[in-house]
Amino acid sequence: MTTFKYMVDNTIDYIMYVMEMKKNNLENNNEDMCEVFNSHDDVVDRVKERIPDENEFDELSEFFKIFGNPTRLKIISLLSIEDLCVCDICEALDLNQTTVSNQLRILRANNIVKYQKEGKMARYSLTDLHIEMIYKVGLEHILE
Amino acid sequence: MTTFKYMVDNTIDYIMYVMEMKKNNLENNNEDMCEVFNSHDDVVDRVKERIPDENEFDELSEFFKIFGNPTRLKIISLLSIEDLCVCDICEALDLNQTTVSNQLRILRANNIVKYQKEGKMARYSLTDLHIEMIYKVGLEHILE
DNA sequence: TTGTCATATCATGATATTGTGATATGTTAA
DNA sequence: TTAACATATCACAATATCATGATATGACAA
Repeated sequence: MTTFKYMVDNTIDYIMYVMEMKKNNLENNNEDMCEVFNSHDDVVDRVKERIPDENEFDELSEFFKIFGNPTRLKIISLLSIEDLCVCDICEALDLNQTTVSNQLRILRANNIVKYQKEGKMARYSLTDLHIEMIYKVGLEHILE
Repeated sequence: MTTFKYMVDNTIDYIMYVMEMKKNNLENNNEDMCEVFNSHDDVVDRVKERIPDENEFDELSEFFKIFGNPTRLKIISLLSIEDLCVCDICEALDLNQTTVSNQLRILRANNIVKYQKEGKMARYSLTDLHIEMIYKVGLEHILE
């Protein structure tokens, strides 16, 4: 539950922060506009300071790459409803076992799902709520 | 501002819903467990009903694929700080113009950035807050 | 006009990712 | 043991994606 609590707090904090930022932006939009947009060097320097470094972009893109495949998304979608074993995933999605197993390996390697052995079965679940959030916000975006 | 308001309401609603769900799950975990996990056909049927259909997974995976490239993520990261023209993006990221322009085309085609012509310049910005949210939650996940 | 600057498009070789058949591992039951 | 089942790994042909050089477009200034 700690991960979940942490996640919620952070997300709400973030939303609040963005709301604040956007509001300020709307208020003093007009006078800032010209000054800011004319000196490109300033803009570039200012913005460069605030972005993460190279490695983090590489890591993050590897992470998002995982969401860029329909089979993996289907698995994520299923696991966001309920924890499932491999054979149930195969059946629910009508996919062959090799395909599912392969994609689960990729999902595991990228810390998106975890699993628990129960006899000869393996029960898979999502690692944490970030995954569910990202999936859900993405879905919200394309349905808009 | 309507998009933003809509987004925030939805996200918070979703977080509340998940909190509720998880809590209920914890409460009657033990008696449900066996019943649910033994009849796999039930599980499969139940879960199949609740997932989106084929096309939506394809569309969603195309959308997420865009986040799976460090150059595009860098651009998204920049634009989450401030709207920028193409040459500023090139300079801030030390990338050649063709690369940036190509990636902007992909971002545009996938409704992730929008732009506004100002003379011979094009000022780019993120389409909406979903993009910022997904980027931010992803970053939070890998930094955990 | 003509030149220059900001940006966009096209074509392409190098590289990465996909689903799947063949096969291996590991667990339970007979 | 042996067989059956659930899952994992390996290898590979088909396909997709990347960054970039060459080139085009379109706006402004001279």
